[in-house]
Parts: sequence; structure tokens; C-alpha cells
Amino acid sequence: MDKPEIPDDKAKRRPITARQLARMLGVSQSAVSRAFTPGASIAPDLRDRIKQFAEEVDYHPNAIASMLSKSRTNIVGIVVSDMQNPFYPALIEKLSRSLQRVGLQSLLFNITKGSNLEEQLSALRRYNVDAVIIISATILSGQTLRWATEGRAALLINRVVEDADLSCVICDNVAGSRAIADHFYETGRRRVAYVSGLSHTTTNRERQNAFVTRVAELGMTLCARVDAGEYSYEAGRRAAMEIVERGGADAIFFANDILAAGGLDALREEAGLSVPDDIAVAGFDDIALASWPHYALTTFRQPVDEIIAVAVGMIEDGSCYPGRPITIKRLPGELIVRSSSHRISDS
Amino acid sequence: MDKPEIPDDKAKRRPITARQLARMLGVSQSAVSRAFTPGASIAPDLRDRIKQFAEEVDYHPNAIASMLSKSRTNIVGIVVSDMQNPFYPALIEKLSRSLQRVGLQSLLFNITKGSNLEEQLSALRRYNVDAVIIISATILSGQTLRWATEGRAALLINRVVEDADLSCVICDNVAGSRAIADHFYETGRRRVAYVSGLSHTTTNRERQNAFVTRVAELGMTLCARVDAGEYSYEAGRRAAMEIVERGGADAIFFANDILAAGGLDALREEAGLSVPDDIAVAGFDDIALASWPHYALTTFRQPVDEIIAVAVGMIEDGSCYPGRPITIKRLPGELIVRSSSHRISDS
DNA sequence: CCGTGTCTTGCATCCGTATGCAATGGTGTC
DNA sequence: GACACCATTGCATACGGATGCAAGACACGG
Repeated sequence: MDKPEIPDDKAKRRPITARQLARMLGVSQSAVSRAFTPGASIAPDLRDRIKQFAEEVDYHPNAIASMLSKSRTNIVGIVVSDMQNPFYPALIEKLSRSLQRVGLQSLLFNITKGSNLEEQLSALRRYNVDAVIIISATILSGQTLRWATEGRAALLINRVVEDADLSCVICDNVAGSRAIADHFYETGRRRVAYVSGLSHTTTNRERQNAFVTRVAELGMTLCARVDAGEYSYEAGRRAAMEIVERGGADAIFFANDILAAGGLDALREEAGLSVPDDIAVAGFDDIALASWPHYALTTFRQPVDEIIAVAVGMIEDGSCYPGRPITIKRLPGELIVRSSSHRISDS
Repeated sequence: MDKPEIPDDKAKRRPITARQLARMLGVSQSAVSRAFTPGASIAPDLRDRIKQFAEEVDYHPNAIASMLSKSRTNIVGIVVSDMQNPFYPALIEKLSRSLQRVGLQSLLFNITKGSNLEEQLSALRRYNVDAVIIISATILSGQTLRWATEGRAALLINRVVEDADLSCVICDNVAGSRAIADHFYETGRRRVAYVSGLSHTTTNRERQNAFVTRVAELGMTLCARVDAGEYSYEAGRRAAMEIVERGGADAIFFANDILAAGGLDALREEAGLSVPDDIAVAGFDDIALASWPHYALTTFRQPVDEIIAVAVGMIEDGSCYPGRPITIKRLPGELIVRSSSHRISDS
């Protein structure tokens, strides 16, 4: 008859605590804590009894208190800036899902050029997140990044920032851009053009340099090199028209797919050209839209799943914690040939 | 010469605490706490002195500890499921930005059909978030939602779930769908069709019922009603082709823009029809793509900014806290006529 | 000069869980 | 039966900041 009694004062809005649970069961609060700590020293039957009773009274360990005493939050800060490019939402979704799978939650830090970075990043510090994943370093200087991530695990995805002392995981931009150049060459193109997004980012510089270099190696002509100024559909359209007005080309490599989509539409609809007959178009990333029949965009697919796997792995094994040597992982992507660059003779 | 001395033992990786700061300055820990609490009772010069010194030694209040003692986290849980539809990333971005503006961070809960909901939602509870914003109720039953949000502020965006006792903020789907029907009628269409996404969601039901009803009122013929099964480009293509095969129509209203984009491309490229001459196309949401010249999609624009403003307002003023009466805010949208439905005679 | 009131400040305690340490009880060995 | 050993359990305290309460400082009116 020592069945514990469940008090039913619903008046209390505060959730039940481990201490209360313990008192009700006649055990110590430590026992409750141990019951919910995997691997803790506690008798199996006691653990079961506590867990079962916890379920009955709807007890859930308070994660905040746990964070405070363990000084571990199980939260990863994700710093993003441009969610306009569909590549990033897709990446973030998979990333947050992978993190959840290993028990980590994602705290979103959406930074904007306009808003004061300092305030936002100070929140990043105050929340004591276990790790920071920076997905868009576009508008953050190395110095700012270093300050924001000082003393905690941090990791860049899809960007390299020279002076930030941060590990990063990126797609092999060089191989990708060369593959595009090779593909243009092999399909008979000789007068090519390159459209950059934000010209100062390392991502763009890597892609541009590799492409331009390979183009020269192959003896193709680089007719134009246009800076679109931003990664957007509209910018892609403008860049494409600029290339047409400046004398055209027979192939354009856009720094990413969203630019390429705009460019392709402009070439067809505004310039009245046939893609791929008159001009070939290629992008980078392989976002969802690239596989839509209307675009059928030749592109270099970023190994998103692998990037995420590596990133999550680095966070789990602590290899991106402060003090550890900086590592830069370049993962291979894959050239995806679709009909924006090459009329496939036989399906 | 009572200038406080800054210890430089970088060895300690633990960040400095309020107590340490206080000791260094010769004040009490409470003073430090008050210096960082707006409106607290503290002399202005003491506050300045503390804040300045804090800056020197790089002290940041630990948000976790603050959460524990204030039992307020300043974190809002955002529950999402389908980030494939570009409407949601755009919404989330603006939402998280608005929340940040009022000092709230966004903790992302990315739920999937496959993964075990219970575990994910239990995390939602354990983290003691101040409020929960559910952006996609698609795969959550009212019962699950009620459990997940029990005892805390919660709010649905863009969905209504009958049995969940939750407040919600949505676009006026009925007015929107009627506007589309009226627009079709006014531009001479008489044989219309409707394509649903997920047919069981309230969003879809509202749009579908309103459209079908209005179509009948106006004496137009509803040639087809197709359930695409999901909100995706490919599903839109399939639905459009199904309508064509079943005899066609002279106007199709797709339950949202991403479906409409797929449908429009299929009608033009696969069915060889002219849009808008042979057939008009309209969507719902007004995502970025809708304004691209290639699509130029007639659509009903969701008042995203207003939805977010209202949602954030409800969280701030506590009107969605448990115990408060449930409110359902329907915000007016705006019909955006573009050339997918109507050839504009004069630009 | 004293009483009253306002403004600051420090003290002590609380928020809810984790964990080192000691105490307990039971098992196995010789 | 004595002793060593291991598995459990509880106790006490730490994690870092917030806050009620009381004490001290100071100003003002009488």
C-alpha cells in the first residue's frame, strides 16, 4: 500500500520537478536524475519504477537546468544570411534533421546586413551553444567570426574565410568548375562566359579562377566575365543580357543555379536564343529547380548529404573544438549533365 | 589606485561569471545582474562602470542561468515540416528576423513523417520554450499538437486544426479563392479546374470549397478537381496533364504557387498549350518564383509580413498563452494579376 | 536635529539538475 | 565468520544569475 499518491493540484502551472517526483516516490532527487541519465549508476528496477511514475505524472527533465549544471546545451547555433537562394533552406533542413538525429537542436541566427551584427552575435555567445555552424560568411568578416565563435566549437559550411581560424566543409569548387569547363569543351563550345555572384567570396573566387584557368588551358575564349552582384534570379537575367549585348558567347557558366535559372530564361525569352542550340548554360549546386524539365540545368551537384554528415561528425567527435587544428574538408561533387548544355541525341 | 586588475589566466576556458566580475570590481553579484537588467534599481554610474568593465574582461551574462532563474527562455520553438515549398523558408526567415528584433531566438524543430514525432516533440517540451509557433500542422494531429504545446503559449500559422485548441493566424483563404474565381470569370473563362495539394488540410479545404462554391455561383463549369497529393512542382505537372487528358479546361486554379509553376510548365511544354491564351493559370501564396517573367503567375498574395507581425504581437502580448481564449486571425491578402491568366493589352 | 521617504546596494536564497563522495547493503572468498 | 569488493543510493553542493528583503545613504520638511 505504499503506492505513491499523485497530487492533482492542477492549479500549479509550473511543471513538476525532479525533487517533487523524488519525494512522491520516496527516493532522492539524485535517483531521479540518474534514472534519466543513460549509463548512470542506478538499479534497473529503480530506474524503471521512476521512469514509469514520471510518465504517469508527466514529468520531463528540465533541459535548462541540465544545461546549467552540465554546461552543455545540446544546441547548435546555425548562422545564416541568405535564405533567398533555395540551396540554403534545403541545406538547413537536412542539417537540422541530422543534428536532431544525434540529439542536437538548431538555434537559428538569421543575420542581415542591415541589422546590427554585434547584437545578434552577442546572443550567439550568451546562449552558450555547443557549436556554431556558419552557413553564410558572406557578410561576416574573419575578425567578426573569430570573435563570435571564440572559445567554442565552430565550423563553416560552403565558405572559407582566410583569417578566421575556422575549420570548414566545402564542396570541391575547383574540380566542379573544371568539370563544367571540360564539359563545355567536349560539347563543342569555344566562346564561353562566366557570371559571378558576390565576387569577393571565396566560393566565387574558387569557382571563377578554376573555370577561367581551365578555359585557358583548353584554349577556349573567355568572352565575358560579369559580376551579377548578388545570387538571385533577377541578377542572373541581367547578367545574361549583358553578355548578349556585349557580343554573346556560346556557353555561360553561372556561379550558381539560381543565377543560371534567371540567365536561361532571359536568354530564351528576352534574347530569343535557343538553349542549348545557340548557347549552353550551366550552374552550380543542383537545387531542386535545376531538375525541372523547363530548366533541365546542367550543373555541378554539391554533395549536400556528405557535407552535412562530415559537419555533424566533426561536431560530435569534437574535431572542430577550439584548440584543435583547423581542418578544411573538400568533398567531391558530381557533374550533372542536362539539356541546358547539351542536346541529348537519344533519351 | 583601486583600479580593478584584470586576471589574465587564459588557461581557464570557462567564461567569466557575474560573481567573478563583481569580486574584481568590489561590488556584489546582484549589482552586476542589475547592471544588465533594464529597468533594475541601480545607480547610473555604477551601471556604466560595470558595463564598461564587463566589456574589458569580455563578460557576457550566461543566458542559460538567466533562463533557469527567470523561467523564461526568450526562445520560441518553430515547428516546421515541409521546407520544400519555398513559401516556408521565406516565411521562416522573416519570422525569425522579427522574433530576433524583439529579443527572441528561434529554435527549429524540423519534423518529418518518418522520424518519431514523440521524441522530437518531447524535446520541444523539455527546452521550456516560451512559445511554440507551428508552421506546418500537416502531419500533426490535433491531439499531438495539444500534447506538445500543453501549458505553453502556442500558435499556428497558415493552418487551422480544429481539435487542438490553438490560436492561429492565417490568410483569408476564402476571399482569396473567391477572388481567383472572380478573376477567371471576368477574363472570360468558363470551364475551370481546381488542383489540390494535400486534400485533407484545412488550408486546402478552405481554398477548394470557396473556389468551387464561387465557381458555381458564377455559373462556371468545374471541369475537373484533381488531388496532386503533395505540394510540389512535379505534382503540379502531373495534375495539369491529368486535367488536359480529361478534356481540359480554360483555367486552372492550383492550391499554391509551386503546384502552379509545375502545371504551367507542363501545359506549355508538354501539352503544347498557350498560357494564357488557351488556358489561364493561377496559384496561391505569391512566392518569389511567381514574379519571374517566365512564370508571371497570377496568384493571391499571402500577407506574410502582416501574418508575422500579428503572430509576434500575440506572443509578445501573451494573447496566445494558455488560459486565454483561442483567437483565429484571418488576414486579407491581395490578388496579383500577372500574365499567366490574362494577356495585358497595354503594358 | 529628527522623522519620513526615496534611491542604492548587498545578503541570502531560489531556479532544477548533475555529480563527487561517503554510507549502505549484499556477495564472494578463504 | 571476517574481510574485501562492488553495486546502489543519498547527501551536499555546484552551475550562474535573479530577486525579495532589509540595511544604509541621502535629501527634505518641520
